[in-house]
Amino acid sequence: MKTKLDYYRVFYETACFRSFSTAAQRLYISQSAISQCIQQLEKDLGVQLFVRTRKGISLTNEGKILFLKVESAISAIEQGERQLEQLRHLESGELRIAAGDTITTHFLLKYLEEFHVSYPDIRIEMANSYSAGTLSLVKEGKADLAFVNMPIEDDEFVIEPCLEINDVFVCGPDFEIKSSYSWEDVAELPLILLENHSSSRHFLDDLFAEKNISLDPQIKVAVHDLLIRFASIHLGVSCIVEQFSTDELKKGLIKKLPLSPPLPTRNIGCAYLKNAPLSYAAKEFMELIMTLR
Amino acid sequence: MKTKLDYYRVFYETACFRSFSTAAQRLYISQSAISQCIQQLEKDLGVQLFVRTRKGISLTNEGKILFLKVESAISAIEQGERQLEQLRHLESGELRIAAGDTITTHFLLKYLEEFHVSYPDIRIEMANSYSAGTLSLVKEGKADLAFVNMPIEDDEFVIEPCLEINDVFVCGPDFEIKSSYSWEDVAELPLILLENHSSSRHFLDDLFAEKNISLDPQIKVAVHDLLIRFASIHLGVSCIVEQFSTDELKKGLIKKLPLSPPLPTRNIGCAYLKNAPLSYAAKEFMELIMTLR
DNA sequence: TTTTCATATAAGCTCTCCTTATAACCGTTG
DNA sequence: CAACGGTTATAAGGAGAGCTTATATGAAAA
Repeated sequence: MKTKLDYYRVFYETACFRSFSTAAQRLYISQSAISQCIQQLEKDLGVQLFVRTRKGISLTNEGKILFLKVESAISAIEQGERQLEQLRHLESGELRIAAGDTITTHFLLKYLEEFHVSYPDIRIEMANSYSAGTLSLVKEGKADLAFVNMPIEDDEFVIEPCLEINDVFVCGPDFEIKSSYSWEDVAELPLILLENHSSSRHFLDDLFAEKNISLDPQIKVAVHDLLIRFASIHLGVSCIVEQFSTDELKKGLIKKLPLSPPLPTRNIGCAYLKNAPLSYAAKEFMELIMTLR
Repeated sequence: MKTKLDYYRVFYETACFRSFSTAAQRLYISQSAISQCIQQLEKDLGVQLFVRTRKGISLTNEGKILFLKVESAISAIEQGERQLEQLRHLESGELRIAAGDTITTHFLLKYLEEFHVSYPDIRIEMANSYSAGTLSLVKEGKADLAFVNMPIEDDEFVIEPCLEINDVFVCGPDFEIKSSYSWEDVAELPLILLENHSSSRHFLDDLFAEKNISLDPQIKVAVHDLLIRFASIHLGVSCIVEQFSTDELKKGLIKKLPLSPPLPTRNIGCAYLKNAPLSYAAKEFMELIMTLR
């Protein structure tokens, strides 16, 4: 690079208008400044770029050759700036989310719909994985946000709670419910629980383990919805998330068991890397969740 | 354009080296300057471009998007500068010459050969035309240099004499030559001359017209070489350029008539536009002619 | 001629951008 | 643990690039 890039800006405008004075107006500087710029540029490149003639100026052959390149350079820069502008205004870009099935279905879905209506040009990418997996996806840069069951220990992440959830034990409509169940009572019932590797199951196991109770489910399933279905047809007693089952509870397809003391509340959290800044789309999506919830 | 182009230069180097301090060294400025530049750029664009982390820095997604564009912009500029450099060093470009057949054959040819040996990468373009036509070609920008018979009146051109030439009357070897010919004598001979529109013919006609002598050739030809051939086989007496016929004169294929007074010397000139600067190739070609002649 | 519209030049000032110096932060190492 | 060697950030002040204004110059138009 033999000269200041800014000179090329002046060169470009000047060449476009074939006039020093017009370019000066366009660039909001004096004609003298243009003249000096071009002289400097010509000196730096060792090439005469303009023919100064009575009526304005014109490009020399060398000037024409240079102009083609400068034109495409400036156009590239402008393209770049326009792309960033679009990103900022959410007119392009992508929202990449990592989350498990349950959270996606029962929590994210409505926000995703809302987001897509507001910003139809943002491509949405969903990556399904188990809790631990979602964080990995973010670490690897394959997702911007991960939605996970809290709490999670990882100081590379900021994790903001998005939704309080309550785990409850439920049974089918014909099940005869006692007035109250201790944790030990529940452990004796025929349980339908999630598979061992799910974080909800871990949470539950750990709670009961603290009281030296071990849970031995009769049925293990992989999907939250199946917990509800199986309970509702009296295959046993499920532990489900109350907020994800409001419909079924209201319709009486399943009934809550009065647990005493109830299971502690936990949170769904939104996790993102501490160090990397969030994409505009991701920021806006979090904003939307926090506002609408 | 939202920011100074020079900032992009800094951005580019910084992104290339993924380090403020390395870029600083590379650009021969302080690390602090880089830091400030990038901050200003980020502020101007309203976008974070780098993730500052313990070990150096890395591009954000926005930064990556921008980088692609800036890279191609800078590469375009560098290409342009390289092209100009090549032109300056005569490693590319073209030499466009307009001239008549005679001048080309008898005068330019040896210089063109020489030039092509010295600068094999310069494309040579020859445009053949009559004297007036050559100047038009230059005016229209279709040629850089025109070689013409002088004198010529046109104040748009600079015309530099390149070669003195002498017009002489010649006859075949068997022709009986008197000791001296007056202009009137010559006019009585059976003449072989160029066609009316050639500038050499004009020159001759005008000279004789000044002395109220009109020339009425028996034979008109279009090409200088034919003047020689026809004279040499005794079809008449030709008026030719001595410098273009040295071989034939030396070999005795034709003989000079002693004219008294002799025809005045004239010049072949090299013409180029006053206002437009000459291409490097054209400048060099003129230089070569002036040196070698 | 004079006027008008170009660009070029001169001189001086302003404000951008750089430098120096220092801070803050992190990881490594003695 | 403290010191060091490596980042980048910040503060403050100074240099000079690049601007402005004013004027010159030159060619065409009036």
